[in-house]
Amino acid sequence: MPVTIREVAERAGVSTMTVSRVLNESNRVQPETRQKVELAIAELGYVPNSLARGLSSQKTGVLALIVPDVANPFFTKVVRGAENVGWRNGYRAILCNTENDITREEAYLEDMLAQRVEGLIIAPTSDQSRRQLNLVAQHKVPFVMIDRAVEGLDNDLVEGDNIGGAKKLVEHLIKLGHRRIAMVNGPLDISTSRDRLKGYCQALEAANIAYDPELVLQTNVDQLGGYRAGKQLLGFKVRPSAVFTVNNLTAVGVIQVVREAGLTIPEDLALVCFDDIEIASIICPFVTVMAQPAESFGTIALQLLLDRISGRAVERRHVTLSPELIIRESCGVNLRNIAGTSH
Amino acid sequence: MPVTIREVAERAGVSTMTVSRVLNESNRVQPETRQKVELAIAELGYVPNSLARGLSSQKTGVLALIVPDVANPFFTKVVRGAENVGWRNGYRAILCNTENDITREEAYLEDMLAQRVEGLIIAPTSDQSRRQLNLVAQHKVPFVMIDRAVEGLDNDLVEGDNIGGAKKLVEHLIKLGHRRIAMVNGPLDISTSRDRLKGYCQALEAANIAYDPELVLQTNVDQLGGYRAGKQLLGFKVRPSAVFTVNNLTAVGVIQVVREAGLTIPEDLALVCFDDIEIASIICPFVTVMAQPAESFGTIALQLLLDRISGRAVERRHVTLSPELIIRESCGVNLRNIAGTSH
DNA sequence: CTGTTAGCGCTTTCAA
DNA sequence: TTGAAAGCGCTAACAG
Repeated sequence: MPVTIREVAERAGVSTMTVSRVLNESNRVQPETRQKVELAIAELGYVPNSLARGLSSQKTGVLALIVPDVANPFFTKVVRGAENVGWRNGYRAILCNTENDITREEAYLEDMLAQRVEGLIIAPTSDQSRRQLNLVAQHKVPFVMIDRAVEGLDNDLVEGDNIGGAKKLVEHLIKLGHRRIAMVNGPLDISTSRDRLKGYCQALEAANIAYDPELVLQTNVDQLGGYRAGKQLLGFKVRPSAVFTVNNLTAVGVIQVVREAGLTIPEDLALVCFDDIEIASIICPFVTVMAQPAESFGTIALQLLLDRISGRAVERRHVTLSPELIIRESCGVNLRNIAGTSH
Repeated sequence: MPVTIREVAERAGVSTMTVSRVLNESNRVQPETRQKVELAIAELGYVPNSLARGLSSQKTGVLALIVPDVANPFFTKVVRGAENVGWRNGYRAILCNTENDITREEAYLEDMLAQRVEGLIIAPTSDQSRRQLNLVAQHKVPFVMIDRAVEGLDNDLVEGDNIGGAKKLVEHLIKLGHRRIAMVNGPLDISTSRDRLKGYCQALEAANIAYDPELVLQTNVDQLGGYRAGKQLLGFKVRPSAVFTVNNLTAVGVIQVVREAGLTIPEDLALVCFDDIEIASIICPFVTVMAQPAESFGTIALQLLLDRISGRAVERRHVTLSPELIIRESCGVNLRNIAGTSH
């Protein structure tokens, strides 16, 4: 049994209320009294029970960060940004990794409600998250969505310019001469998949390239998903000359397949993707990407959340962050002959 | 104000205890009664308050995972492994990112005690973690150390074979003809730094190469640390022909410097490091590494922790996991001329 | 199988 | 500036 406030009080010869006041930095305590209490706390190694504290005060000082994949460098940076801002404002953050699994997300969400977190930031797995997020709203727990919007949910949102970013990426490929351009997309119940597909289509249309549904593959937004889509891609009768993947991890999967097939990027297949591939790009600056300011996603979202918690915010806020095109080698920028090739 | 157990009880026409029994899966409830209660719960959207639950039952079902850097792929995988095992056993995990900062670690540790977590897994920032971990032990909260040992602390530990791994890595360089081999090491109050240095020394000694203290640089175990050390390295009058870096992130920093200097790996400087560089190695399998089974670190540590929590374990357990040498290009395996070069 | 009572450790509210 | 009483929402322990 850990030390309780009562034992501290007895040792210091005061009431529990006085100890409580010392703990909560109330200045309505005489310096000498405070000293006695602090001594007792130190001697007993007392650590206040935050369950009791939260139960009694209805405040936990805890926020939740819910992301689909901590292993994705994009989310890792988001988390870092959010956590730092939270920390500076006296909040602790519980990090929940849903692994893109709606069941797990729902369980975490309910868990966080049960833990009485004061607010949460979530990159939802998909539009399916709506139901559980409505429950969160119903419980009056403020939340900010990040990276992915959820259809039918009008809460605070921080996202990237997915349509514009995708469009520029594909335009870049077109400018280099590519015309048969595939897209490895994610499930369409994820807003980023929908929007990046839109950008892809807009770029094609602007260049008068007919949209070919066969060239748009749908898969999971992780490395394995990319790997599988890549297999399909290489199996095409007339192989595309370039591919745009919906994010960094799917790009890695595609690259893996291409390498295993003994083919070369960009000679056999040019490739561009959304989101940077951090560390890899330092070791070999190879993949042309549309990089997003991930850390800002986190810091801004957390700021919005704090505003909500404190009741400062009133209407819904929607922040769109611009991505940046980083041209490297994988798009075949230095190549002459990039016509579609058959095999 | 959220719905409480009392309101559910009233609506269902039973006592709070019956509701509690339904919540806790006790089968000592008649099916019909259970149905009434479940209906009431659903209708009211009731979510039990886990603060109250934890306070009353002295069990929170929460574990803490404390790591120095979630952005490091090694720890990301550790976390994933641990979290999955925890989840399967009905535990939720709070992930704490200390950013290699002892102050932050101490704050988190105290926080976790306050939250009454049932146990924790920690990759300590350094030997300085001892003080606060003693506090944890004093509070009878079981913990398992991971990756890094803390001097003077005899708790459960899951670590890699750092001496052996480092030795093999350096032996490999020696086998390729390198004799002037630098090491970019971390602070010596981190056990992995000490052990990997030992392995480095043993390899040199076995090959009758004199130990040159000037060749061993000390820096932070992140990318920036590697970057700084790399600068120093390139400034040497007689540049080493190869370098062994203490981990993956420092390697990335060194590679960055070398590239910026217009030099080439392994021609101008061969490089090997501890820990794999996951994603990068798929895109371009370049760096020769001593890869560790990161996910197993997490799963095993969590298993040990569960044993402790349930009181199954008695004596201290120390698990050592073997790393695996993955030979790629950065060590200059295919090169002929690798003598030390001056510039 | 169900209910009553007491209390987990703290803070709120009110009083001195 | 300090303290006493009450209660936050739940469950342990007992009783029926």
